[in-house]
Amino acid sequence: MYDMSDADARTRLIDSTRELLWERGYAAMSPRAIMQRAEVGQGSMYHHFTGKADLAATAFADNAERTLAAARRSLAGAGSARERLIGYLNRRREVLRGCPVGRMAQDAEALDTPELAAVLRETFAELRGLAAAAAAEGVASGELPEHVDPDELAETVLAVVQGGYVLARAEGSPVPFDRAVAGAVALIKAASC
Amino acid sequence: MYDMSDADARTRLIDSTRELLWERGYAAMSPRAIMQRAEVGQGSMYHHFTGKADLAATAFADNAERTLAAARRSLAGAGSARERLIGYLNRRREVLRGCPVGRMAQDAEALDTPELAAVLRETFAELRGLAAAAAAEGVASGELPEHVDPDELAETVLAVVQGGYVLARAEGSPVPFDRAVAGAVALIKAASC
DNA sequence: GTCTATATCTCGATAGAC
DNA sequence: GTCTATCGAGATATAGAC
Repeated sequence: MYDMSDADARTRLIDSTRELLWERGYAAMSPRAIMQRAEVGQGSMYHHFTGKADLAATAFADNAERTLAAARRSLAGAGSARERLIGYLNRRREVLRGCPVGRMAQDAEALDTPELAAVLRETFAELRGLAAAAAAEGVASGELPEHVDPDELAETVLAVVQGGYVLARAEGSPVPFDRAVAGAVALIKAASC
Repeated sequence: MYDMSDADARTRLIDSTRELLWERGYAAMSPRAIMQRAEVGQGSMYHHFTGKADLAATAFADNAERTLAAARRSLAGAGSARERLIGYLNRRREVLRGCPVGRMAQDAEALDTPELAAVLRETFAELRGLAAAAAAEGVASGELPEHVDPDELAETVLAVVQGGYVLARAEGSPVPFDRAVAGAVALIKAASC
């Protein structure tokens, strides 16, 4: 867990909210739990933020930006386009924690909170764009077969990752995630024959 | 929505809990909401069930069995093995409602409730078995390439579906689901060249 | 089987002192 | 900036009458 001992109250509040949003989601995260984890009193919390929704929006944007940064390193980094897509699939992940972004899509209260829903939509839109650009580049360069639709392949890659998280958490083991990714990589390689 | 008007109290309680588990998950579902939707009083509810966990376990097992029944129709129904896998991917779904089974994997409180976690694990185990059997049959018959690992392909297919739900809900549109599935079907067909 | 009353917590926030 | 007190509402039951 992130060490908050040296940070100021506002930073500790954001960090503990980031963790709780990831672990429990928005609806199941209480201000009380945030304050306890941040070791911050109630007065302090309502001084820095107007309430739970405000704090969650700030923390979720932070989580989303970190997720995007990691994805950019894979999908817009070095290597051929096909290698980057496969690298994104194979990237090391804390599988059993799930995806801090995708998690919110399962939280009805989060989807009903406009600021959270907006961040969710925009984050996946950028992710989709990164993957689609790599796929399009792969088709253009001949690494991927001509008849592949880049947008479809990109969405499939994102879905395998998001679904892998779900299957792994259901099982209590990272094995389903790894198996799903291995299957997707095998299909991509076989399709390029 | 399911019409409960003619059912007895116990049935109405189970049906409204099934819906609420699907819509809101376990942690965010209150006994109060269950009773209101079922049009049943508190005394009745605590007469038929020991509490929220008991009722949720019954209702979730019901949801899981319905999901499995639908999957069996695709994966263990008529047609060639490859057609059945593609048929499972293409099956009509209420995409924006999400998967009533996969939903629970994102709910920390549900995972911490042994009876719910057990149903979740067992349901995906059976789904995995159905998909893997179809994949193995496809490889044996030559419909799918020899080098395909049936367990990996099966897991990828499940992940595309589960991830498709996540992406669709994040976007508020079924389009990402359909695109992810289309990409997966295209890959399976291309790999069989 | 179902009803109403009651109990104890927690939620999410506001108020005002320091 | 942070503290403590307080609030009305809802969560999750239990008790006992009918």
